[in-house]
Amino acid sequence: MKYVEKLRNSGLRPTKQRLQICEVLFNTDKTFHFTINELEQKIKKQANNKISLATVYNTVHAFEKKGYLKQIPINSSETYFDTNVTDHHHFYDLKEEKLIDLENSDVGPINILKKINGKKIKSVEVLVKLED
Amino acid sequence: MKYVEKLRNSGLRPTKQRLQICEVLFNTDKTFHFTINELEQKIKKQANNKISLATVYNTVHAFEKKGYLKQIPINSSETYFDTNVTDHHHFYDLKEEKLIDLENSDVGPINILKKINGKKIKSVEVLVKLED
DNA sequence: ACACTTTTTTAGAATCATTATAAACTACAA
DNA sequence: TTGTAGTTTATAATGATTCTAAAAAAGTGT
Repeated sequence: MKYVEKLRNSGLRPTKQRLQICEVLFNTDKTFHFTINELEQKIKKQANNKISLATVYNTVHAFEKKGYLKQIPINSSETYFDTNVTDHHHFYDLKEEKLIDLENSDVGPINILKKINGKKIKSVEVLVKLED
Repeated sequence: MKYVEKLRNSGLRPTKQRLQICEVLFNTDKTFHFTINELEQKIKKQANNKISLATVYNTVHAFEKKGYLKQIPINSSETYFDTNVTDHHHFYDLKEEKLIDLENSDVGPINILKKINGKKIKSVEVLVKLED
């Protein structure tokens, strides 16, 4: 399996559940956005076994911590994740309540001039809200 | 009272509760961030009467709809609001779970090159996550 | 002032995403 | 194979937010 090594290398045991979630999340060229519940539905559809909701949460958080997923900072009732972990930004269509990717090349370089003592920058994310 | 007109003009009846919340939120030079619970505490401290939590929620949402408050797009267990409704950016200290303002001058100009048909840009917000 | 309608407030209940629990199970190394 | 540390699981608990429906207040006309 192609994800066994990936998981081992990050100190995560390659369990059947994690491998299956890897397939759903990463076995595609296109990156995408999802909520936990959308992911659960996708897993149910794609395979025939069911993974406990708690495991889906655990796995998504583990993957996020390892840098395989990113949370998208947006105020919504559900948390959105992104399989695209490269630096990039989002449009948020307020009317349609939809997220649209902005490639890094779509946004000029962002220069953060202020520094906070003892802290480093983990990420810089731009949210562009769209209206009609 | 200075907020009676403001409320009337936006079609909100100037009730005692709304006026009191206006005092807490807007009767200061400095803008600030808050969660609903922080606001409730502040109200309790500032005056002696207690406003029902449901009313605080209702009022904050009403004010947001009228453009007197802004939600800060961030993934946190509680929703953050900002009395600064102008375009500006934020640091988010992941460990302390604290928001810090970034003046516009702390961030170079941001150029959004991509366009979406029929949509205009309402706001451009940068969230800079900080870690130790 | 009074009567009447509409809006607002309120306490408490309901909802719903997420996290915690603790027992059963699994991977893996000695 | 046996031990143990890590993982999964169903279910319970948590906690922010929203709903409900009755009481209170505000606005309007008389």
